[in-house]
Amino acid sequence: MTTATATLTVGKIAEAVGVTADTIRHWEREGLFPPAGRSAAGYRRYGAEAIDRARFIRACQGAGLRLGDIADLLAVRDTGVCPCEPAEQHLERRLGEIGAEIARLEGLRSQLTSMLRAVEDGGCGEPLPANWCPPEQCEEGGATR
Amino acid sequence: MTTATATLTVGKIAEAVGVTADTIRHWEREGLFPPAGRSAAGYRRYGAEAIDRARFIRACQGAGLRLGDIADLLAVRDTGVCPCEPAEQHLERRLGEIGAEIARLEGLRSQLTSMLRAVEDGGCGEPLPANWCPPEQCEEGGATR
DNA sequence: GTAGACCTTGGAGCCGACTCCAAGGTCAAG
DNA sequence: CTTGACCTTGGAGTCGGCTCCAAGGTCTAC
Repeated sequence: MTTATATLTVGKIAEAVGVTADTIRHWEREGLFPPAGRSAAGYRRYGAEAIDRARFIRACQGAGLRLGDIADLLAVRDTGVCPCEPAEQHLERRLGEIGAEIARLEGLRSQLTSMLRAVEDGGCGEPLPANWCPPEQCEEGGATR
Repeated sequence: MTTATATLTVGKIAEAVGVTADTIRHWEREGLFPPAGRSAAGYRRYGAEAIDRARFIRACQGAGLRLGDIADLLAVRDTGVCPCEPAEQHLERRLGEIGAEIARLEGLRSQLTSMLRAVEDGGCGEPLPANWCPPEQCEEGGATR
C-alpha cells in the first residue's frame, strides 16, 4: 500500500507543481522530502502522494514560510496529524515579521518621498542627512540641475 | 591640499561612523573608497574627508540604496558635482521597489490573517490552499486542537 | 622592554533558496 | 541502433553586505 505505484520521476513531480527537478532534489537535500525510492537504474521514483507533498511545500512557501519552517510542519504531517498547531505559530511569527517589515518600508518610503521632493524643488542642499555633496563644491552653488 | 593631514587609521574612520574596520575595507574592495594612502608600515591613512565619505555611504544605505548604487553616486560626487540627478533616479527606482514590496507584503499579510482566523475557528479543513493535512488522516476528523 | 591594542593580507563563511555545471548512465521512439 | 530527452552525482556559483579567521607586523603606554 505504502509502496504501491511509485512510477513518477523527479521531473514529473517538478512539472506537476511548476518547479524544476533541481528544486525537488534541493528539497530532498534539505530534508523536506525523505530519500526517494530508486529504480533499478538509480532513478528516483515517486508515488502520487509526492505531488501532494510538493504542493504542500509550495503552498507554505506562498504563505511566506521558510524551508526550515516547512520541514517542521512536514515532520508533524508525516506522523499523520494535521500540522495546524505548529503552523499557527509559524504563521503568527511570520505575521509579526511582515508587520514589522511593512512598517520599516513605510518609514523608508516617506523618508525617500520627502528627499525626492526636496531634490526636485531645490537642488542638493538638504536631501540626504549630510554630505550629499562633495565638501568643497556644494557650499557655494546650490542646484546642479 | 589633497594629501594634507592624512593621519587617521581605518579603525578611526570606522569608529567615527559606527561600523567596523572590516566594513571600511570591504567598501574599499567594492570600490566605494579609493585605495587609501599608506603609512611607512603599510597602514591605511585617511584625512578627515574620509569620514564625510563614510557618512555619505551610511546615509545612502539608510535610504535603502545598494552599494552599487552608492558607488555610482560617489563617482559623480568625486568629480566635484552634486550627485543629485543620478540620486534622484536611484531614489525613484527604490521608491518603486519599496511600493511593490509593501503591496506584496500587505497581500501576504491579509492572506495569512485569514488563514490564521480559519485555523483558530475551525481546525484544519481550509487554511492552506491544499494538502494541509496528510492525505489519509484529515478527511475524517477535523480539528487537531 | 613588554603587554596589549591596533594594523596587514587573502580567503572563507554566512544567510536562503535555488541554479547551473560536467561527465556520465538510461530510456523510449522511430 | 541511433537520437535526444531524461536521469545521476557532488560541488560550485548567485545575490548583498558583511564578518571572521590566522599569522604575522606595528605602535603606544607604562
